[in-house]
Amino acid sequence: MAAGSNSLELVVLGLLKEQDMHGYELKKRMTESLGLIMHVSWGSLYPALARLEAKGAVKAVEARLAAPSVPMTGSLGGERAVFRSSSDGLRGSRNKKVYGITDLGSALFSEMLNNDSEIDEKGFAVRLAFANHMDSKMRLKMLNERRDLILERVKSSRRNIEKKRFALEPYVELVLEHFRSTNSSDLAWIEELIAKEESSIQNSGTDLLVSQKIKDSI
Amino acid sequence: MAAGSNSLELVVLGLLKEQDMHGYELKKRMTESLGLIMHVSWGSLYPALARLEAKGAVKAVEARLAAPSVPMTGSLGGERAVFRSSSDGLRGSRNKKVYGITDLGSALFSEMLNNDSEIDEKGFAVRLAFANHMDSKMRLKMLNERRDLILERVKSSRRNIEKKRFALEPYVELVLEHFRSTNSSDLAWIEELIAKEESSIQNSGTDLLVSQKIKDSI
DNA sequence: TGCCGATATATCAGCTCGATATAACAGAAA
DNA sequence: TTTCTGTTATATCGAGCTGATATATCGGCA
Repeated sequence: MAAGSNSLELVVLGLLKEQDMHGYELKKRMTESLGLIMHVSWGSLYPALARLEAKGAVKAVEARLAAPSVPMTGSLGGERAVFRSSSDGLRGSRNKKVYGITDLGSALFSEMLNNDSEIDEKGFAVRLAFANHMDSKMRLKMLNERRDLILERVKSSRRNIEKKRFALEPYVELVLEHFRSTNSSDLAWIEELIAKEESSIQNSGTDLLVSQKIKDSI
Repeated sequence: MAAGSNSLELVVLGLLKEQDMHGYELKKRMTESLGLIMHVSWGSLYPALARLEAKGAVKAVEARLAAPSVPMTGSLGGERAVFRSSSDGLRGSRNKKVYGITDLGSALFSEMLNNDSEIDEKGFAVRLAFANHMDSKMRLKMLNERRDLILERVKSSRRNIEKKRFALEPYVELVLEHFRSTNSSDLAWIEELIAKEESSIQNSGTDLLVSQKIKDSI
């Protein structure tokens, strides 16, 4: 019922905030620009869109007529085909269904972005990727929560290992050591971000990374 | 039907190879020693055990009578209670069901460990954690596959970003940069492991990390 | 004695993955 | 022209995972 920490819906809304898109385009965009961060399958993308549509967060809109997908040749047949077999009047050529974000969807996006916590690795990365839609205070809060979580995780692991009621197999120790090292550099990175964020708050309220144009839509 | 890359079953079998355990104990052990690497919930652990039991890879055994869970006080009531309400004769005190690995389970473990590929981050870490049950050649193969996969992923991301048919939001670039850096250190780590493995193969067939005792059970 | 926290198993709805099916269309080849 | 192949596009399925919750049992303690 509650939003939960659904990073997929967050990403979909975040991308639709930039531009109307259909499912295939969304997935392409995700794997192209966020491919290192997350991965999405058809089996979760289309149900997610259906969910968001049912909630009223997105709605089908008329297909954009501008440059469908690198047409190369200028045959204008596409434009005519857009309004072909439209049972609902909104299916474009190739049966495309283009989605746009609604005001409710925008509100939901902000809510998920700002109010979700207890998020995992992927959820954090996704939230941070859209952090230009937060204000400085919120970014700082998120970064601090993440720092504490990693810190606690590493400490807990160290505590458990040092109890050593069992013999660790040699490769387990190898892997753990690497994970600890990864966590350390994650930690250093986050603390760097926190420092930047704090200094940018002190130097008047101007954000370093957020342009004024985007800021007003927070 | 085929094994697929089920890292949970692999871990369960790997841990049961060391010692008979019941579900609760398995989870505790996992979060304590492998907590940084993976996480398991009740909703997946018990069904996994049931699956493995159905396959004949594990089977319920008599509860071990030695030190149930740090008893502290030497009240010997526990031992008597072990054979209490046994509808199947194998339920210990507190309704415990202790599992042991079968020969078939051992074979399945080796099969999953050696034949799975196309595995994700977590799957790789888990496999590596049990790499002392592989031979040098297999370890090398796994490490090489992983290196190629990461390499390809990073290159693919770079290719897609450089096409830049869309403007990346500032924080997305920030996150991507960090992920690339993480991938780089993962890569360096893996190449280090490969180098070690190769040199250990050259220096006669002796493995550096695998003790002779474990080796014979490969 | 009653209460609390740890032990122990189990189940549920909702979500995700990987695979697969289906179809429209574009461009090249035949 | 027709056929063939690859890309675009949506949809669905089984099976597995997660977080939450339910239900007991037992040890220690006041």
